[in-house]
Amino acid sequence: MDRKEIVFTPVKTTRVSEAIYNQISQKIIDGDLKKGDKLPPERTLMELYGRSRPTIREALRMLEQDGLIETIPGNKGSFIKGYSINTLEDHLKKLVESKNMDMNELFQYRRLNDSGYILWAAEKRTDEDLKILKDILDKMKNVGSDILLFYKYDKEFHRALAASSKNRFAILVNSILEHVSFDILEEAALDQSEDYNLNLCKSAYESHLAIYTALKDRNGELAQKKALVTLHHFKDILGYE
Amino acid sequence: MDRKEIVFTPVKTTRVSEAIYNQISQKIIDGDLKKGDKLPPERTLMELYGRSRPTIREALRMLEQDGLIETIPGNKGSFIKGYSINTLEDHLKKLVESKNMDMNELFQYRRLNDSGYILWAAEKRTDEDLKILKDILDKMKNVGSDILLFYKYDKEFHRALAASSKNRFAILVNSILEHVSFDILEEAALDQSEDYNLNLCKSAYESHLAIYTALKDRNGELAQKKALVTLHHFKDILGYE
DNA sequence: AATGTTTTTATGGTCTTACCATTTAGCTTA
DNA sequence: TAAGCTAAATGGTAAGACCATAAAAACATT
Repeated sequence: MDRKEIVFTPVKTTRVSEAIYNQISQKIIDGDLKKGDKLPPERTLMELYGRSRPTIREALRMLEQDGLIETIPGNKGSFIKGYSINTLEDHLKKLVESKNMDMNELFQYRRLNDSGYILWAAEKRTDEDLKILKDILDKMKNVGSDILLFYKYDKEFHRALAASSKNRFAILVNSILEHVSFDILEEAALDQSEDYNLNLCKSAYESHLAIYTALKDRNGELAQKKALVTLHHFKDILGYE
Repeated sequence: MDRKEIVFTPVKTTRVSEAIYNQISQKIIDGDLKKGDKLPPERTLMELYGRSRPTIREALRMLEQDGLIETIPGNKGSFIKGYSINTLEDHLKKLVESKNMDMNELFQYRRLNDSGYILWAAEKRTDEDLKILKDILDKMKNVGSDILLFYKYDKEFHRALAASSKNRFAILVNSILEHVSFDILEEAALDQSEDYNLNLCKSAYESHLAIYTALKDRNGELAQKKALVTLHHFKDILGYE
């Protein structure tokens, strides 16, 4: 009697919902599904995959948890959001919360990251980058003692700086650190007198302008120096280090 | 006729599954649920929350997607994994894949991060850190031309360096960059001749030793300089910049 | 015709019940 | 005692129903 060769095929352990999740997320990564696209309704997916609705929905929850899609009730559906760093930020934020991240570490790292992208920006900045920075500076100049508004522009400024560096890691890290530290800064700022805030905004503006000028001249080292001054302003508020 | 004051209460938009996810993930963050703990079976959770199984399961899939729990079929259950950066790494890896991250950007940023934690390590390193580094160096000395083994120790070395800095952001970023770049390095390394590899390992070892010595003397700037030499070795292999 | 109202429809959110698959544990039997 | 069988626990999936909401369509009113 013939005996076929025994082959020990690996057991398929994947949940159906996981397989569906994989397939759809791959389509998003590959660009087959673009931001704004609408997924078929759950009942249609049900038929397409030949699976039950709970299974389909578990896959959708996984995709949603990744920030890949957003599901809106009512007569809407599930829409592609595309890869965003928001979920990364959320994760890091939770990580920070759960581990009692020290503010000194945060500012120390922010200083490093700032130094990096500012140096690179001096080399890589385009005239258009310069224009964006200038526009933000103009708005920043007229905030008076409105420290919260100043922070808003400060965020914009640093985001634009990071973008000028053309290094996406720096951009990503900047975004994360900004997200993590903003709440804290905002809270601390409100404890200060208006006079103090007015002074802070004024001198911080000067520092930012100095960065801009150095960048214009493509003087990376000078820009770095000026950036460190900028951060000192914020540390003063918080009383760190 | 009396008319009660009309109050426009915000509609509750949260899905039940989302609320359950929030509650459980919070318990994990707070430490009420620790790594290794077992969640109640789905049917029990069903009763505890007074909700249906599909709803419970959607919440579990969300938790699992966050890397917070792991669900094992058979007569097992769902177990707490605790917060890990693995999910962060995975996300970033996908981000990199989907956006065609440039290797120059990666190495540029790695250089920045290395510079940072090495400088800080010179100040913050303990004698114990030093001992760990020395042990790795000893192993590294004897790899011969086994470039893959060398990479393994190189990874360990840099991880130990980052740890010595006591800055958890630097540690995190190091871990991420390492994860993202390792595959690429590994692949490129195998294309070289044994002679080339032998030489590389030897001179790279010297650089690492120099970093160690500088750290021992708490000479941060020197350590930074030596670290840049180290990275140049790797870039040579890949032919970047 | 323009506008406001009602109804229908599409779609997500949830529940119920049932059955299957796998693993562990306990029992049975040689 | 050891091997094998059975039962129980638990996750995985399915099918069908009903509700809630928002958009679209139909209708009514001015």
